[in-house]
Amino acid sequence: MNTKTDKTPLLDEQLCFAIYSTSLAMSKVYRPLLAKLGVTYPQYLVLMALWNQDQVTVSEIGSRVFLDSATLTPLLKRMESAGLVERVRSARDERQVIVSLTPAGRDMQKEAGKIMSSVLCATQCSKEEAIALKDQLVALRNNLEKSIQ
Amino acid sequence: MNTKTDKTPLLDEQLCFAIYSTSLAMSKVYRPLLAKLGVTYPQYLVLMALWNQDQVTVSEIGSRVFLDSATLTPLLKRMESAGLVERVRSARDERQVIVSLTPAGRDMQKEAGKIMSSVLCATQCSKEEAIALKDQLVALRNNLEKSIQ
DNA sequence: GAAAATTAAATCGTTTACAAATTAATCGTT
DNA sequence: AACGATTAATTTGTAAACGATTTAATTTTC
Repeated sequence: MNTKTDKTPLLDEQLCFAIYSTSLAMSKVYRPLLAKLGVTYPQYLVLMALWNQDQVTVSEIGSRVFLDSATLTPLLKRMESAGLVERVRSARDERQVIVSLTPAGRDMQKEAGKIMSSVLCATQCSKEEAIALKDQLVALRNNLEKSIQ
Repeated sequence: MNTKTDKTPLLDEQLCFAIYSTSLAMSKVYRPLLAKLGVTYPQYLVLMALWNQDQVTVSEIGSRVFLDSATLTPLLKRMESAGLVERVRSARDERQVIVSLTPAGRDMQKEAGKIMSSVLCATQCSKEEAIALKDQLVALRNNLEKSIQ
């Protein structure tokens, strides 16, 4: 039995659960939009990272999207099979793999604007509200990253 | 090449990426704390849902944590193997499975308070800031859920 | 009251995440 | 130059997520 005086942590009072469930909801909004392009949300993040600058190592991508090589290696192989990126071992340092966009991967940027506005619409946020919330989350993420070694 | 006049969507400007990466960072903070109890973060969410009220169906848990039976069935089986919950098919309606806490699952609530305060500390947020951010995310999640059918 | 529709879980296949271990290349120190 | 330490990526194993399908039970409709 549960009373108002006990200390049961309520799901709906948890910031962590709000973040977690909102992240899943966001993925569900993106999924059908990205499916038309044949990519998943994490793949789309990698594309965004590469549109900004490509010809970068797996680790460099990892530091941009906060994922490690154990996640990225298979993901990048799938993107390579799909013809979106190229993976070439660096001649200067044979440990590194340099990832670059194919023309198909680069062309997808043209569709990105439409997707972004669809999602902004689904959020029902103004651009200002979205930016303000983003800034708070980035600050929180920075604090959390500090406490992870 | 990237200039200030092009329309490259920048990762660091995206609300969705801020949510996604903060959610992963939050999981990384929780992981070692929950590992001591032998549970994962989604399992911890299910425990929280059940501490509030147990003897509920898989769907009821799903509606509380925003996950479907395809995710929950295997997760609950793992929790059952770990001795945290019991799964019994309902006699009244044989389609349903009623999930309840074992004493071990219920006892874990005692540790939850410590974990919550560790995580709040890692966020570097005051309780008021955490609540305010949570409320904004819940509002966003509600908007996103509306646009998912 | 039998057939059709709906509902609840479970199953299947694919794709993340990530700890831990492995492989291979480079660096640093002597 | 040589060998131990470090680094980059990959591999392995486990656990989510979830669309799509399946199975079985209940409800609705005729």
